[in-house]
Amino acid sequence: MTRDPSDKTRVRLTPDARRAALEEAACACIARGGIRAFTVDKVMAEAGVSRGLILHHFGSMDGLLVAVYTRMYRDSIAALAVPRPGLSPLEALIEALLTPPQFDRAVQGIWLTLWGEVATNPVLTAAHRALYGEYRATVAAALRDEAARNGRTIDAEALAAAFICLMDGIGVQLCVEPQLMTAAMARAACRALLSPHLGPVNAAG
Amino acid sequence: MTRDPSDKTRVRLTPDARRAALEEAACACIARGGIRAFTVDKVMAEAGVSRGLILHHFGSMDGLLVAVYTRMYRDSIAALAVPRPGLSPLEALIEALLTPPQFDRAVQGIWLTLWGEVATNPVLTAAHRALYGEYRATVAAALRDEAARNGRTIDAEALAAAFICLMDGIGVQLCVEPQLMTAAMARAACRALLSPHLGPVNAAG
DNA sequence: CTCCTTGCTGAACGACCGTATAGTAGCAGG
DNA sequence: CCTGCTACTATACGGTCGTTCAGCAAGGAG
Repeated sequence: MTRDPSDKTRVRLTPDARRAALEEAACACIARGGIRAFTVDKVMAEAGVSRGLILHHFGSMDGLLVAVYTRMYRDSIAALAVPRPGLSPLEALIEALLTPPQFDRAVQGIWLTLWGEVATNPVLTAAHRALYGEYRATVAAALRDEAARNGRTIDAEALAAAFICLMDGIGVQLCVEPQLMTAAMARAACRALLSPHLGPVNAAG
Repeated sequence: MTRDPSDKTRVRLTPDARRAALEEAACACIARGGIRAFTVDKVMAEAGVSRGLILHHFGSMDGLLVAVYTRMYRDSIAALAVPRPGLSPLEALIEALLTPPQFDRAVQGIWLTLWGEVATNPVLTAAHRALYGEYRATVAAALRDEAARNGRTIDAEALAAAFICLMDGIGVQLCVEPQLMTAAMARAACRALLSPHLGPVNAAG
């Protein structure tokens, strides 16, 4: 991932490829040291490029941060919608959330950092507004589908909100108490929240 | 809170009073701009003191951050244990979590920032280790008490972990989607998680 | 081959970062 | 009054921050 700093040969990539590489390098920096490690110097060293390149492609560090946030959301929502054999859409969604790469301390640490920025950085707040509804809709749709399968009637929006809270909290715990928050404990918590509304949910894999 | 910068008269406080004032100023800065606003210049301006004073009392910025984290934990745990007339200890704990000053976007934003630092800053990780067990124990004790009142048998430690996850996630949501996360929605989520294990829990105030 | 677009470099800028330190002033004990 | 202690101020330091910009080089078009 990181190039030898003494290697002066230039590698010319397409804008999309270079942007992706810089976003990945930024994620690595954020995972390692939080938002205070999201600096021009550190990202450039991680990606093995020169100072100027970051702002050439993203205009500013805020621009790169928005790109990182968008990338995380896009990857995450796509992973949640992948069908799994033998599992309902909701079960597949839960399974995706509770196994790698989603259920991973580094990835959840990036989310934790980004949420903190969403709360205080207006540029990221604006980006969040545009992305968040899609995530809620994906979860709510899976819950509605599961309720229909089980012949139940639910307030899918409200349950989706509660479920998202629980998953966010599990992510926080995975960051601050990694040895306590096991996947098994997370599954049990999901079951405790959803079963009363949906009937027994197979969240055991 | 902030003194007039042109006021050159010195105000001499006891070390405890000055430390408390600096911790409060630091909280205000963190609430406003996250960990990137936790700087010597900003805290000193917020508190209306000179640069040197912060390091005179706390040794370093990490020292002040640990003091802020400790203060937040102490205040929070104390608030959760306050008895309320007509409510069981668990109900009082939930009520404290879902009403101001705990259920407040600024306060939860400080927590969100501190969790991010716990995940990446070794100094804060060490402080967290020493404090977190007490919080878990407080919640578990309230759950055990409620189960005994209702004649139920529960795994209090596991349920406490799930409950703490949910409350943490509610805090995150309050920060990133303040208009969606109402106290009523939070109460409903708590009820959904706890009632299957404890019987009907009065989390409606 | 030449030309031209553009991905990319690296030096430079002022601002701000955390920390160290010499000196000032408030206040208690005599 | 004087003296000692220490809360407190103010300045200075080297390092890092985000951003700007003039120029270099890679690769397709002609």
